[in-house]
Amino acid sequence: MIAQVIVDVAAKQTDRVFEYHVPASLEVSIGDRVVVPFGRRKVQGFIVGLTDRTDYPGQLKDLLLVLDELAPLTPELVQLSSDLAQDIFAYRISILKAMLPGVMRAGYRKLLVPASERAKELLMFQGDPLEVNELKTPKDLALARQLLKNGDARIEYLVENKAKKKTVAVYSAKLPSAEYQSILDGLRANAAKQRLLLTDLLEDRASYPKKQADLEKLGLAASSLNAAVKKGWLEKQQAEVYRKPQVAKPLKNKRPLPLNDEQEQAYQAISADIARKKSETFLLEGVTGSGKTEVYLHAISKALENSRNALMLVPEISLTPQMVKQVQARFGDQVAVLHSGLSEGEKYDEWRRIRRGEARMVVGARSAVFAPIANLGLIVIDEEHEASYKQDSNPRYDARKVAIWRGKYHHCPVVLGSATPALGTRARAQKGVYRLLTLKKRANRQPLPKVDLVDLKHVQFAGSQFDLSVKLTSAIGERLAKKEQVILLLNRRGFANFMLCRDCGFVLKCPNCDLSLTMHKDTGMMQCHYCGHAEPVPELCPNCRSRQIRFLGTGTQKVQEELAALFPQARVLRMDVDTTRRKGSYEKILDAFGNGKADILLGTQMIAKGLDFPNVTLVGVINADTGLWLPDYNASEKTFELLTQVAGRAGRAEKDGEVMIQTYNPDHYAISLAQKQDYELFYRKEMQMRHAGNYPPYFYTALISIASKNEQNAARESFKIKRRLQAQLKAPTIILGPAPAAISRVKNQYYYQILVKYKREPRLNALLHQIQDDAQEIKKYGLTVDIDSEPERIM
DNA sequence: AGCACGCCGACT
DNA sequence: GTCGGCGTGCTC
Repeated sequence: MIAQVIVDVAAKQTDRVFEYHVPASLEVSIGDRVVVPFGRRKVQGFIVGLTDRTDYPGQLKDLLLVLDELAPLTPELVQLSSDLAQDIFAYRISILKAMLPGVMRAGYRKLLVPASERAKELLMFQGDPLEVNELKTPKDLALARQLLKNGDARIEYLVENKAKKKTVAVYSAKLPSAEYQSILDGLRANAAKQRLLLTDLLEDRASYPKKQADLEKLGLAASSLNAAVKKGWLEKQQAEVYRKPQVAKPLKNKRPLPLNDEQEQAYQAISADIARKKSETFLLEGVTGSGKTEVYLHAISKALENSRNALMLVPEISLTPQMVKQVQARFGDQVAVLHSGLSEGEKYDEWRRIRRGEARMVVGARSAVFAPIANLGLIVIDEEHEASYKQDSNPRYDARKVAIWRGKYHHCPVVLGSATPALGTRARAQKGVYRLLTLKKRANRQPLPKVDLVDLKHVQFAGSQFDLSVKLTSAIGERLAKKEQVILLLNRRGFANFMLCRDCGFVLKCPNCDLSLTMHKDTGMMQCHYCGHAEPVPELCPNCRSRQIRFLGTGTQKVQEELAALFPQARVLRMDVDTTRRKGSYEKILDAFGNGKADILLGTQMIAKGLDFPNVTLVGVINADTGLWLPDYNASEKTFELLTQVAGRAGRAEKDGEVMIQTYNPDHYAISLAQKQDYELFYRKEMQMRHAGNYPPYFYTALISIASKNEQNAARESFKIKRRLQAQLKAPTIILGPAPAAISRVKNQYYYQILVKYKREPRLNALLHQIQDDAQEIKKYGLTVDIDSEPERIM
């Protein structure tokens, strides 16, 4: 038998199958994680095929080891990895690794070990095994070389399996009950512990083999148990246990809520597909509070009733303990949870429960789309518009697309749910590619909060800065006086500084692209990140000749200082990437705020989604425009989305909520329609803009990023790639750039990018693969080429 | 990727 | 002479 293996070496030249002979002593199957010899080394790999003939002219090497008792990859996932590799310009091995929990990534060690009796005596070999890569001093290196040359030492390559199972001691009953009875009868009066154990063995024999921890709870210390083992009453063994993530206090079993007629209709449509095993993608579009979750949960129940399993994806940010508890209350132990809050061991164990078929439902963030769950009857993606469903580093997979692939594979429906669907998703629903289900009514019958726009062009500012209007600060003051809480959002995405005129609201835009220009301090130029257009930083407003121009880029820290000056008595919690970098700090801040330990929560968009604090009655958006003029074609969409989401954060309970959005552009459709919470109108308007600008969903996009330590090299290569594309592609395909990336230098790497917009280019995929292959050649000069199909961000 | 081979200049 | 710098090619 011959195994086809993808080896754990991420490089173009090794991105293919290598074949190995399977020794008779090993039992293998497709999807196995194995150790194979590779050149002089040993590496981990995955079996993606089994065959009995080969075209390889040389001598096949033997497979060395199979690492898991159950192949970690199902045939489905093996197939998926192959299809995906074509699609997203990633090495197959990177995709395979992304599919599995982190602990299944091998660790590699390279050891210097003695090879002769003589060498074993040497001082250097007396301690821990010597890591070759740790040998640093010239003396050590020379000695090692010497030993290797003389055959007194050799190098040993190790593949380390980090996937460890947790075991606990368990004790099983060794003797028949009658015998325990007779021992008990003959026991000394003061042998209390022995009596306790024997009584338990007689009365609760069914509970054996019993965990040590459970016996200790009865009052039996380890010493008593050891003694019992010595006497032959018990046998001690190790048993595997799962590291279960702690759920504080499980909610009481939550009954399904009755559905209203809209919900019922949506549910019926999905449920019919589950029953007849039809693969179809639904878009469930429902205003905030319309009860999408209840529809999901009903549909999941339906799948489970039909003896099929379910997968539900949610944004990492909404995988709060509350949400998990809610799902667990409904579905109990059948649920496995996968998210970044778990330890590596917990993730591995939850994953293993899924792989073994012990969990019938999976809830998780993006990477859970690869959960090895069999027999899927339903896939749900909540908040499907979230950009985080697309991984923004290699492998750049889109969980939504993967979910649809899996839906086809399993012949089951996929439900994409959102109050503000991604434009492309909504457009596909319009075209009938997806089926549109709408929920227009709020299930909780609460009115939507009142949303006020504060036009910053004609307003007084409180304090010394131009961040907080008098109107907003007085509203904050009122809420603080009533001991209610306030959320302040600083919609700052990225770092971009754009030019804004304080007098007329003019924003300096690119003449070719209708996108704002970004200030580059280093070059003193305003640049367009799409087409490369650049012009000097202006001193006067180009529109009204005013001197009152500003370059905006307000930070949360600055606002926090201002708040401290204006409300010295208020307790302000700041939440942004800087304050949440540490693990668990996110939850900590939210808990503190939820428990009333602060009055104001100030944060970036991470506070906009999914939070539910009943005492919050005012949500303020400090500047709605910061995201609006970002040099991204979807800036309006993201702004609308964010404002609509954040508006839903106010007045969650019986208290009335108020939302105040500060903006210089109250008439911009993304802002005025967010105020009205009118998604449908926004959709139509934005589609017109996309049509006019030749952007998605009217065009597909692919972004090619070229990076190099040397700016000239990056630029030169970019132009070469552009010429190559131009030669092969023709209208209506549009090639933009190359232009320096928004952050043109990161870690001393210069970035250039080219955007390809196309409608139909059957040869593009092959061409891009070729461009990437050829980049491997240039890699010597430290040049890398990265391709992102359908990028979420083009900055 | 990472390892070896091979060729060339510069040290004990 | 040998050591080690880096370019080149290969890994079943």
